Amino acid sequence: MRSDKFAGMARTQGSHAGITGPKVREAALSLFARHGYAAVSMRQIAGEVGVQAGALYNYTPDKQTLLFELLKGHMTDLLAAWRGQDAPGDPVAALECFTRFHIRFHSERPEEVFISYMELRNLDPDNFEKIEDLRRQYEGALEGILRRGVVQGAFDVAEPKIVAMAIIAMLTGVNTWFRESGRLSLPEVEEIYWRMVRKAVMA
Amino acid sequence: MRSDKFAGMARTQGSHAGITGPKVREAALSLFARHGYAAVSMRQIAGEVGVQAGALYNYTPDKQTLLFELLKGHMTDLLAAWRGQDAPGDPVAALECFTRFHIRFHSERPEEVFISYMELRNLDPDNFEKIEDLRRQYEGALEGILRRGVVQGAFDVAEPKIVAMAIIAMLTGVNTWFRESGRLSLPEVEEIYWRMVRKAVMA
DNA sequence: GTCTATATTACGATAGAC
DNA sequence: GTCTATCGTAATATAGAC
Repeated sequence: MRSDKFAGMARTQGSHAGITGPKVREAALSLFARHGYAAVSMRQIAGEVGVQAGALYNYTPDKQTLLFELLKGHMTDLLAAWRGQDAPGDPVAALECFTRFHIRFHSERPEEVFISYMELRNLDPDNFEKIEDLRRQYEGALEGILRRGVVQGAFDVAEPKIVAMAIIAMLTGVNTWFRESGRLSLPEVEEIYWRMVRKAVMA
Repeated sequence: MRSDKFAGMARTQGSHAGITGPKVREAALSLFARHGYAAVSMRQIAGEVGVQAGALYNYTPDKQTLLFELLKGHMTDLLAAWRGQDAPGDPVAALECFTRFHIRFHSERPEEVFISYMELRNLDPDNFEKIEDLRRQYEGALEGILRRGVVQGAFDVAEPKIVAMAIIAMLTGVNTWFRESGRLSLPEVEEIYWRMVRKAVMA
């Protein structure tokens, strides 16, 4: 049991355990997405949070770990969310489920998606391998759906791994142009892409 | 008339007009692609070329212009190459031509493609607008093919602009996994993707 | 937990000799 | 055209006071 619920309690001046930590991650996410990991300084992140640069090191051992934790968090959230979908057993229904899920999940997290693409090369080799492993698991989920559809005769796909990568590249591309305030609603976008995906793989 | 053809002529020691310039662009391209614009220093570029950092400023007014020239060169090459294709009038044949051209052209220039994606946000606003304009012209070429196919009844595409972006995202994704030394040849890859594109848009 | 101050290193760009 | 040397600035990370 924590006692944080006593929000009015007196605190040591300038102490904000449990508040600053999330703010650091949010500020880093936003700044990395806008300007790129290498172009953002610890001082800029601290400025956004409202502390001095030295204080950040209470929340991360270094800048590299901050980036890695953001990417790892995004990929584990993605995998957990997909596994929570209880996709249908029928391959066509499962493919529709995956298509709509991918567009929806990614459109809700544009900054995480952006840095998960762009900042891979700024990860240390060890960290890179861990993120790549998570990414491959997600790709494997779509590949599995395609393979089952081929076995059952619903899909005509000679190279399920490559087609899975092609579909994911197409769907993730939504993030480059979609805006909440635009002409099309998200369900309409889902419909356009699901139509293309379905036609592209159906037997 | 230049007299550069007298290749054996004595030169001032350490002077390499016409040689260092291209080497600077090649080194910058390679380093920007591997580590990112912001993470690469002028000293690193100079080291790769084999000169001191100060000498680079004989070939570019600053680092930003070096990036911009690389991206502009890539986009104008791309547009010129597409216009040189003399695409067929028939929309289906033109779409096949575009699909194969895009895969081939991009697979031959992985570093240029990579930085043209990743370093857009490191361009000054003015430079960004110029590159975006070129990119939109290329997208417009595909959109035009789709629109003609719809008019003629060959394609069933409700949103030609969005479908054009989706197709380009899918095709450019080839660069993330294709290797010359891999299991599939480039013509085989073209075939897999053309099959998907064709099925996705045909009426 | 945050601050100030600082150690150490590196950056982009320029000046002037050759 | 390239070099050496340098200006002015800013980077990551740490130390110690409060």
